[in-house]
Amino acid sequence: MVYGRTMTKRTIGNVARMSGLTIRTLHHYDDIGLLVPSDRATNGYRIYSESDLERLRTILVYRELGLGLPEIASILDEDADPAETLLRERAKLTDRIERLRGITDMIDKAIADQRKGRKMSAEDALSVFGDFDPAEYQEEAQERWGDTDAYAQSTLRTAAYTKTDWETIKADASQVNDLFLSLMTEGVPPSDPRALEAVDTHRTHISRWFYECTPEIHVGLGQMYIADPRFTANIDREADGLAAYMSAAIGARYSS
Amino acid sequence: MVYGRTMTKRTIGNVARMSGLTIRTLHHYDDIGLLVPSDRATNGYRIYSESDLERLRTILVYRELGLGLPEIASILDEDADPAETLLRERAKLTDRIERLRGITDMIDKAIADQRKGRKMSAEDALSVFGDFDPAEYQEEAQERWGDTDAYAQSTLRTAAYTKTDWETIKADASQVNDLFLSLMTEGVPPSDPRALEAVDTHRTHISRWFYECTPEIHVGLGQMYIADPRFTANIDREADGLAAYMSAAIGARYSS
DNA sequence: CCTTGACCCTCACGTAGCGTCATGGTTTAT
DNA sequence: ATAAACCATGACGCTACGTGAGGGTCAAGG
Repeated sequence: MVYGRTMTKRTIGNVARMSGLTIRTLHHYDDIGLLVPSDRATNGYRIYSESDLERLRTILVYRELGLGLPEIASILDEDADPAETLLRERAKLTDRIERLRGITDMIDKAIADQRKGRKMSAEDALSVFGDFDPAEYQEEAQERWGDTDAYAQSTLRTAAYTKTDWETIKADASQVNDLFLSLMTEGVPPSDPRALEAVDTHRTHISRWFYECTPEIHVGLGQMYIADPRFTANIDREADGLAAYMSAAIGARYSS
Repeated sequence: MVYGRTMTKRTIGNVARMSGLTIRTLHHYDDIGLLVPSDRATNGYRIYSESDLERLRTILVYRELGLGLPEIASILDEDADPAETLLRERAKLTDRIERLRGITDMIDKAIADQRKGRKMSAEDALSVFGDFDPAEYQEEAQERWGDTDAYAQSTLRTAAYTKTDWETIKADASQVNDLFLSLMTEGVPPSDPRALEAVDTHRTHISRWFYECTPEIHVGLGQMYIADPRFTANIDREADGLAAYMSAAIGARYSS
């Protein structure tokens, strides 16, 4: 067998070894039509030409970038714009990174909780929240929501929060509140896009720290902001009418 | 049907709604034995007790943390240590985050290449450094700095860097360079506080990726930027005179 | 009594990207 | 001639369910 520079026909095992893939992978690419060898020997063996290899190299690059095989196929067949596809993929990846980061944070907390067995005491929480006691709020919450998933999540998560966590949460929360506050003082109506965006920020905040706040739950929360004097008072401490404003914005956000 | 506080038996739809899951999911958990309802009605309906719900809540928390169902099962059946499992999971996640970060960088580069009209080739993907070969650079570095502490650190660290690491480093480096570049093109003098701040960023970058860059070393490096044509050429590839500008800024930063 | 609608059940196929046999033909070296 | 490589085509397995198909159960209404 001549192994010279003119050798342009390679068998599948040959290709597999030089590309670091397995034969099964090449079989698969053949099956789905992503890389169909341009020739077959009389005995049925797959024969890969030089241009097949080029195509394979391109496939590998895009695969490395995280694209799915169908997407790669549509790029190679020029049915799709590479840049656009890559941009979409990039967006998905950054989302995943964010989510994973959040998850690792939660795992850190869960581990710390597990190890130390130390739970956030009501005292610690109080020192951060001032006169608004989240523990007390939780009792009420349990009555209202019973043993819903949201409540369970909230309990489990908040149990793992340390004092500094609460400080972070509080800072985070007041940022969200300030967002609403500035909008309100500017006279922006609650139905304004900016206010609706703030609603989303608010929901994200809750989901991040307490429980997965679904739109339904969020609506209920918004109603409670004006129905429950404890909530109203706590929010209006920052500015009169803020609770009503937030509630209105939340209502507007989800009114189809 | 009484919907009071004593209701301890729930049907599958009931459970599904309050947990935000689908019925199929609960069927699945039953199938794989992760959550087998403790009772069945005479008609075959699944009956979930209160303790079933507790188990479900725990499942959901661990699922939220990214664990697989088999792992969750082994934790719940106390065949595995939760903390250990979580730690392993966390390690996997950080790995994935690192890889994803590298991939997004590659995508950025691929998109940039695409925009410039260049085609994605395997070569491009593999050699992010273009014609500046860090290995070659290191040989020279050893001659110059011999066995200094800085050089040892650099070797040790860079030896451990993966391809994606280098990509991150390059992206990071070009950010720093762009900082200097924009200042230079704006006509900001090297002695301007903004330029001095950029010098600190630069030093941090080096300390972060290569070795602890003391002010002394930094000064030496700055001098080399104009003394060594290889450095000069590599930097000035971005813009003519950038090496000189950076060198001047570094000099200004440490002139007491 | 029959229908309607809201529940519930059990299969069982489909997903992405191959890994991993199972079973068998072809070629080359000994 | 036989073993060692190499090739082929199925076909099932893996996650965590989604999505029907096809069919019981149960209460309310006509």
